[in-house]
Amino acid sequence: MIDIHKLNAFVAVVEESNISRAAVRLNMQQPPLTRIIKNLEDELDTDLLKRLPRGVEATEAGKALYQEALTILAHAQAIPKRVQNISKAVSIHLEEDGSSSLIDSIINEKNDIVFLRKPAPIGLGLTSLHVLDEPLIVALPNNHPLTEHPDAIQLLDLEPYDFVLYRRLAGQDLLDLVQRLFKKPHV
Amino acid sequence: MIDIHKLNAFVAVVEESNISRAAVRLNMQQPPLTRIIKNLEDELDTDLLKRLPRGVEATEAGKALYQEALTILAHAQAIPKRVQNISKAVSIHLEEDGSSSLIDSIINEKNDIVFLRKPAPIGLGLTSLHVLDEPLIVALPNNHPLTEHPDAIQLLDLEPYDFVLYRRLAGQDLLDLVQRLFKKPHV
DNA sequence: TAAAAATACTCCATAGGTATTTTAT
DNA sequence: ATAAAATACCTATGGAGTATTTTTA
Repeated sequence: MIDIHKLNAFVAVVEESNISRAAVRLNMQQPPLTRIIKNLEDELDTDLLKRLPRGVEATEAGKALYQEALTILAHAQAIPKRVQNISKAVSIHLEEDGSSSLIDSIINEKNDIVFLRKPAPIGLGLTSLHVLDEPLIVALPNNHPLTEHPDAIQLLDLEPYDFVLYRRLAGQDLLDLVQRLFKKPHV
Repeated sequence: MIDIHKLNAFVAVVEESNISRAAVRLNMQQPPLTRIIKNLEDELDTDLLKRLPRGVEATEAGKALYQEALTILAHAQAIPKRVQNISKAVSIHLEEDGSSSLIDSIINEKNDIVFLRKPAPIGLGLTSLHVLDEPLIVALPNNHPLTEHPDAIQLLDLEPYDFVLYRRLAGQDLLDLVQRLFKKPHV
């Protein structure tokens, strides 16, 4: 059976049009990469590359394989996040802290989501979404699933995720507010 | 990166709910299969199976991986035919012969398509499609792409494939007929 | 003829096998 | 007590590296 390692190698070769350059990109030497390609050609019983004096060029069959490979590689690369989102996003966790250390906790992947009061020192690699007219925002990584629908986000959407609460609201206990919004928080 | 070999092993384990039985199905021993699963769990940093006294059961994360794996494996398994259909179906070949040896040539994968006159001795593993009101039919393997639209088939659809011509029409040269239908046949 | 691919060899990592122990009800 | 998974240890296949030759416009 075709394996992903070989597909990845083939993609690099097609994109570089040059086995030696592709080898550099893959952090390996040219001869083993040449063998991987030959292996694919043997396995598929088909010429995948035209050998030219200054590199290589995909045949029609090679172009078809290239497209298939891109699809499969995209799927395969998405697997870890998909699987982990299921097993990891199960507990709600309430803590209070200052903005800076809360943002650090996102960067360090200690938490998935934190609540901050505007204006907040959101920086590179982080996205903030408006949640309430209360001075309360959510900071989460750019690639977090919830960033797909930034306008439709509701507090209840956050229930499956760990988050960190930013201080108490002046004159009102935000912990209590969130505990009312989420029926069964694990504080 | 996740590799297909491991995904295939994991699928077998989930479907058998039992590592030992899955090992039999995969023609290998139980310990290396156990290690492959452990490998996946380490790589994904997630428990994929619940260990029970009489076998195993996929966790939620395991079920998610199982679905992803099925998709990827289906793609991967389809690759050889897709690639080969492109590189192999490029020449048209005209020959004349008797029905039996023509059908043998399909079974032996020497030809992709043959023309026969009705009634023809089409048997197991072969499909016949009506092409013309002339006593001329096409015989091709059941899994051939063209069987997907048996009613819409046109002679020109056959141009990309090798085929074998069945005798000459009485009173008319079928070779000439086909040569007129296909602009540039390679006889 | 010059850049890049293919070959010949060597070595090592890791996937797989065998024998045995541990686990869970 | 029993079936199945995990562990320990060994073996071997094949994937990767180095040095060199061959190919192609």
